[in-house]
This record gives sequence, C-alpha cells and structure tokens, in this order.
Amino acid sequence: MTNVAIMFRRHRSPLLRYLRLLSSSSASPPQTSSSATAAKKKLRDERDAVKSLSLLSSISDSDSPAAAGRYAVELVVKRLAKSRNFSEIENLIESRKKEPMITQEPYVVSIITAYGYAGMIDHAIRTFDEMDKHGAPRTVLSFNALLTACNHTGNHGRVPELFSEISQKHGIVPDKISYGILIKSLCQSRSMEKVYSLLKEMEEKDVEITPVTYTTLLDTLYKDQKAADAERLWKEMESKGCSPDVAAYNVRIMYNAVHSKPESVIKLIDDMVSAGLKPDTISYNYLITCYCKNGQHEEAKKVYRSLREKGCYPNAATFRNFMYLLCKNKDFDAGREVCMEGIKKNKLPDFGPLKMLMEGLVKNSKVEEAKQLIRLVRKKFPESFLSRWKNVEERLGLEIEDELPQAEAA
DNA sequence: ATAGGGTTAG
Repeated sequence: MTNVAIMFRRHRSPLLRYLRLLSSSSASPPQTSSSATAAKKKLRDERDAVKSLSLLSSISDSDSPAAAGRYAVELVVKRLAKSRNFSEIENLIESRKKEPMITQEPYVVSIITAYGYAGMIDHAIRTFDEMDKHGAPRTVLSFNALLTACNHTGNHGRVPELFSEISQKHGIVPDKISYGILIKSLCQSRSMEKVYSLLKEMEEKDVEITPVTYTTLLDTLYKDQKAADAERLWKEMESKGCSPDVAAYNVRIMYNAVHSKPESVIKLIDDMVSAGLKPDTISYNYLITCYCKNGQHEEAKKVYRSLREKGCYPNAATFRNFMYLLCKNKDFDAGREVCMEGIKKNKLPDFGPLKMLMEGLVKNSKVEEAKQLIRLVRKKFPESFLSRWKNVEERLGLEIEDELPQAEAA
C-alpha cells in the first residue's frame, strides 16, 4: 500500500505510474509477482472488456486489491463502459471502497473519477456523499473531482447548481481549478453570456484565470468560428502575464490547420519554439494534416519522418490520419508503409481506412504488398475485427492459402 | 493532480 502511495506521488502521468507498477514487484510476494506482472502486461494489449476485468482480478487477488493501481482500474472501467457492462463496473469500484485507503481523500477522488469515466454520475455523487461515513476529509479536491465527473458524463448542466450548493453545504471554498471546471461546463452548455459574467466575478474575487481556463475558452471560441474573439482573448491572456503553453498553442494551430495555410501553422510552431516551448505530437499532427489538405503531401512526409528527431513520437492519430490522407491522395505505397508502422506499434487503424488502403493496393496491382499487410493484420487485430474483415479479403480475391510463399505466381 | 488542447469519420 505504501509503495503504491509513493508511486502515485512521484509520477504525474497515469501511464508512467502504471508502467512503474508493471515493473515493480516489491508490492507483492516474490512467488506471485512474476505472474502478476505478466497479467498486467497482458492487460495493456487486451481489448475485450470482460477479459480485461479477469486479468485485473488476477492482479488484485495475488496481493492487495489496491495494488492493481489506479491507471489499470481506469483502463478496465473505460473498456467495461464501452461495452455497457455497468454492473461489473459497480462491483469492481464498490469492492475498492473496502480498502483501508478509503479514508484518504485522493483515493476517494480516484473512485469518483472512475465513475465519471464510466458515465455513472449518480454513483459518483453517492461516493462524494458517503465520504463522512468513510472517514475521509472532504475538501476542494473531491469537490473538483465531482464537478469534473459531471462534465465528463454529459451532466455539465448540473455543474453551476452543484457548485454553489455543495460549496455552501460543506463550507468548501472553490479554487481557481473549481472555477476552471465551472467555465468548462458553461462552455459545454454554450452559455457564453454566463462565462463572461463569471470571468468578471473571478476578477473581483481575485481568482486566477489560468492557462488551462484560457485554453478552454479559446477552444470554444475557435470551434464556434469566432476566430476574432479568440485572437482578442489571446492578446488579453498575454497582456495579463499569462503565458500560453503547448496546449494553448495547439488550439490555435488546430483552427489554422483547417482554415489557413501551412505557412500559418509553421509560423505558430516557430512562435512556440521562440517562446521556449516544445511543439508536441499533436502540433505536428496538425501540420501534417494541413500540408495534406493543401496538396503538399511530400512536405507532410518530411514532417512525419522527422518526428523522432524532433523528440516526438507518432501516436495512434498520427498513423491513422496520415494513412487516410495518403490513401485519399491515391498514394497507396506510402499509405501502406504508414499503416504497417502503426500496426507494428499496436496502433491499429479503423476498418474503413484499412479497407480503402487494401482496395487501392489491389487496384494498382500491388497484390503481394496487400497480402503482406493482411498477414500483419491477422496477427495483430482482435477476432471481432477479423471476422468482419474476412469479407473484404474475399471480395478482393485475397484469400491466402496458409503460408505458401508463391501465391502470386499462380 | 482534482481542470484545458487530439482522439469523430473519412
């Protein structure tokens, strides 16, 4: 338990925390640690929700249930929610309330957050209400977690009401993060008038508008095509001494990638570097997309190939989007390369784009390449995908007779 | 570390 607590404190990223848990065996007795570690590794690649759950149980049973780790639990909860298996989610999360750590607020926060991921807002609220019973202190931390769960579950309409009710009832003083969550909820409700009066109220109460809050606002304005308002807000942010960070820049890049030319995106990326910021994979994904939308696919390829030397790693969106855009440009060779690189890293493309790629390869008489890709697909994709995929192979006449090397010659 | 940016489908 202490090991887990220390790991939580030391690692900010949930993924890092989880990886740390994977590599750590000190939390469990030597005999079970290797099998538990193997189970955790399997958990990452398992796509079936119910199988994930039993993998998680096998981790938990081998030592204390708390050792399963927050990231692992959230991963499984998200999968169960996707397959609408809410009773299993309830079992899983409620069993975690029996842990001694339930008296610690951050642990309760993790439970409220998990119910938020599952879309189970009533369970999240009940967990918050039960905190006295569990002997956990109730501060702005769990207050914020509950409001966030509302935003994540489509209950943003309830946030303004809960904000005032709960803070009064429990004597919680909302902080700058609470206000950021409230603003997010108003943005989701598109209540921009209320946003502006709230910003005024924050100024009067001397509550800081953080870069995160500004980013929420910028994102909403750009998505509503109010670019002029967004630019004004950007200047206001800078004039108030609030320096935009990578996420704030990416919101601007996102808009410019769609509505402007690659030069504007390049300019923003240069601005980021001048400001001492490091553009990330999201920034470059937009640059790639922008180049492709403007017919400059060769430039896009250069960006894709130079990602690693820029210290960025392509993510699932990189592979998926670029593959799609290349295929749309009928560059099926490049599309195939990007696709295969992604699959090898377990970043699997969607059904539609993969079908488009395969059809393009066959149409261009790249049958051997198509078959090579199919072998990789069969190795990496889950059974549910492959049963659907079989039709595509058949329709394209790409049945592969076991492992005969010279299928093409015939 | 409880908030923001991608992640849709095509």
